Amino acid sequence: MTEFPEPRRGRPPLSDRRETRDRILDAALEVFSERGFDGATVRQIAAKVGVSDPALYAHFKSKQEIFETLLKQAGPDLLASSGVDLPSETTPAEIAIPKIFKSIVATWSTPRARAFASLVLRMGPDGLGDTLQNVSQQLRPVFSAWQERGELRDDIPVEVAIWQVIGPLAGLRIAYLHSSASKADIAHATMLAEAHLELIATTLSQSRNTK
Amino acid sequence: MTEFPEPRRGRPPLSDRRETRDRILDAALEVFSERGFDGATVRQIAAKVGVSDPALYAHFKSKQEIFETLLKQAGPDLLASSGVDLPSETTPAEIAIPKIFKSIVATWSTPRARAFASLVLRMGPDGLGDTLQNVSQQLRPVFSAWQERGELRDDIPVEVAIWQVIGPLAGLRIAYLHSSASKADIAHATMLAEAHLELIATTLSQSRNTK
Amino acid sequence: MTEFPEPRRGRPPLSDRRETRDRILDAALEVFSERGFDGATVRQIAAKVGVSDPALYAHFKSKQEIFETLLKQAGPDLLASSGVDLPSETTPAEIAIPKIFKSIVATWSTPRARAFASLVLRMGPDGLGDTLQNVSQQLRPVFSAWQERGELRDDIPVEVAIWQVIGPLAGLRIAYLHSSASKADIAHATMLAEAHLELIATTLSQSRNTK
Amino acid sequence: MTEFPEPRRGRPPLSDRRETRDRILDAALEVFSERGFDGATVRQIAAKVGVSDPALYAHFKSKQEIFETLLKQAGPDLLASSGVDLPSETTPAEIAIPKIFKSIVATWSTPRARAFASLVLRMGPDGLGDTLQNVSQQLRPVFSAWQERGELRDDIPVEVAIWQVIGPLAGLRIAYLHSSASKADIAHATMLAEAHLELIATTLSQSRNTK
DNA sequence: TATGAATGAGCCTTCATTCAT
DNA sequence: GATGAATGAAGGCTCATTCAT
Repeated sequence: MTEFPEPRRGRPPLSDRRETRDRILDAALEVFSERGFDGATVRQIAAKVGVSDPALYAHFKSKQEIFETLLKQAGPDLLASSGVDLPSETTPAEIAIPKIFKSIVATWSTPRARAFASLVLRMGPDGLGDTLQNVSQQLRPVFSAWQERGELRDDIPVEVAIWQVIGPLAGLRIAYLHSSASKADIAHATMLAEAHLELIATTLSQSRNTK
Repeated sequence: MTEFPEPRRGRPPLSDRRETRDRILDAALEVFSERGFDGATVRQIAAKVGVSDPALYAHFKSKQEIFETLLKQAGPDLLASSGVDLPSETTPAEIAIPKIFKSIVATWSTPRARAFASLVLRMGPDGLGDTLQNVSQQLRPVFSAWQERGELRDDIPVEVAIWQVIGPLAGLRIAYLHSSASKADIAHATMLAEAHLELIATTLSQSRNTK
Repeated sequence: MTEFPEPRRGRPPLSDRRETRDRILDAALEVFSERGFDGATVRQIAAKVGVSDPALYAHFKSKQEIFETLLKQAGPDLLASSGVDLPSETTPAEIAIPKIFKSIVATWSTPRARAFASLVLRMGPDGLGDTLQNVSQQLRPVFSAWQERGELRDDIPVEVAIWQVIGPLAGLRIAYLHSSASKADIAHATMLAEAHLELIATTLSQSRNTK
Repeated sequence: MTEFPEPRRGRPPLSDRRETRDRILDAALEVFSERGFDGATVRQIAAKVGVSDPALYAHFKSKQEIFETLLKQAGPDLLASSGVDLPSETTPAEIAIPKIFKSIVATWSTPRARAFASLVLRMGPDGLGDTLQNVSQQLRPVFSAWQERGELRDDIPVEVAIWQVIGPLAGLRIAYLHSSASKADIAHATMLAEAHLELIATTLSQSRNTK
């Protein structure tokens, strides 16, 4: 009967600990995005997980910590974490712009991404400004490359060009792609986004000729 | 031995005029926009007004009612109440668009408007969607008139055209023109807005020639 | 134009002061009897009078004082103040008992008396005990006289005899003759009272023969 | 340098057993019966239990619920719950009446029963009327049986007979057997009750002969 | 005398968190 | 790791009362 508890090898089984922790985060994301930090209560989160509220404290130090963990998941770079690949700088702008941003919009449409949007929104305006600034920063090298290669009007500052593309999408995200968006909202937003992207792609690149 | 003037009971002398009710609303706007409805406390509002908290209840039935009164002030038509006149439908689009929207942006830059922006933001996403929808509705007749007169590309649906103009502004408002925006933020936003408007005005109207 | 404000002579006109004061007491009686002292609010009383609440303080020093004034009206001798004449000691018991006590019950049935009953009731048990004790005290000489004249069984202590008569009436008053009693309640109570009085009158006096 | 044992947070050790819930109810009974529902404060109850006031809310949803739980304990059938057995219908009236009702009075004299009496009293008159009506209802079959067996005067309606017995006891209970009754009060009440019962038992049954 | 506006005290309740189990 | 019971802090609101008018 000498069965040694063989030392675990390879991937450990999804321990309950890990599982519960994640379920807490999921529940918290839902609740926080629906009610904001102050409006949410620890009880609501615990209830959604199906445990009593002190249970949360075995996994997180405080409500605050749960919230911050969530934020860390969402950003700092909201783009990357959303699974969107930045375009390689060699793709031509006119093609890349609609393609990439369509993928962004698609990503933003997922329930989880919408929940995060609401979450950040609720935090007040600073979070949003930062997020946009950050995205803008990430896109800058790509747009610069395009401009240098003459695929982008050079009578417009890069920053403006980026905002031209990103601004309406941000508006869309905030207005339509949030946690409580209906299917119709999402469809509407997608439509607007696609129309916008086509138009803006032409506008930004076509002008080369014009000039 | 400074003597603190211990707060008097009864009715205050007629000095502090500037109807307390209004002072409460102002204070509430500040506090709500900074902390959101749940994060704000009646005590904070009262303190900012310089009265004790039960005093608020002589003017409003509840915290909720203060909040709703504020919202009623902000909307339903956020445009009109912000002191922006809709363009007469006879002004040519290419001129009207930058002009009017610049005035909108100017209005949005005022502290009060920025506070309202934060307020609505904090309310969660539904409020925002509604607001935008509403603005869009108000602009529709104007844009339609332009299109009929051939001053606006007719290969774009009105709705998309409106979003083209409004979308980035909305994004701007939310990202930069909020209650805690710095002067730099505001300047930045103004710059982006102006660049955007010029570009978009050209884009939307130039097509007349193209066609 | 020398019209001296002629010094008032005779009965002063029912000044508003006096009138309001009484209306306050009436309103207070109603409210206190329905909700008890703690449950009643100054606002409710003022509202019933049709004035604002600080107005009450022109007539009474405090809520407490209104209440106490009311109590002073009700008793100490609840019997007398209710307009019931004690029987002259010469009336034969067998006739006097039903007659007098019927008149008591009638008096107790008036709305005002019922309101007072509720009032005292709400005050907690001490008020009641005192009231009963007091009534008992007032009746003692009359009953003693009867007993001395041989119109009342002398095998029963006066006190017991008094309780015999008064006890059920007290119960009746408390259970049925209160401020929110329906007409049916009052009728029922009256019926029980009359049956009781007849029976007890016989019992208390007839025994003379028996003995 | 006495060190006050500052109240510990979390769960208390399993010493203080005697289910807190019950201790709350006991404390509440005391406080409510002394001050009435509106006069009592949650703080007072908690203090009497020896816990902080939020602790109550782990056991009851609200002050109201505590109160109602208490009432449910008291009634609906105040007789039965007081541990008094109704007389079997076969016991002769003349013997049963004093016996049973003496036991009722004894029960009513216990501190707990007296507290309940005060409680119901404080609730306003309706509660009392209902209670009496209820007791009356429970006694009806017994009295009817007696009357049918000729042990009770049949020239009196059952209801009146019952009231004859119960009325003075009710009065006694209310006037003397309440939470703040002194020993003397209780003795006095007991004396009156016994005298009353003897007399009434004779009166009600003696008629058999008369008839 | 009456009132609008305000206040201190305090009430019921909720919340995040802690402790013993 | 989870839970029932408890706690300090604080929150929204009501109340009796007061003061200037």
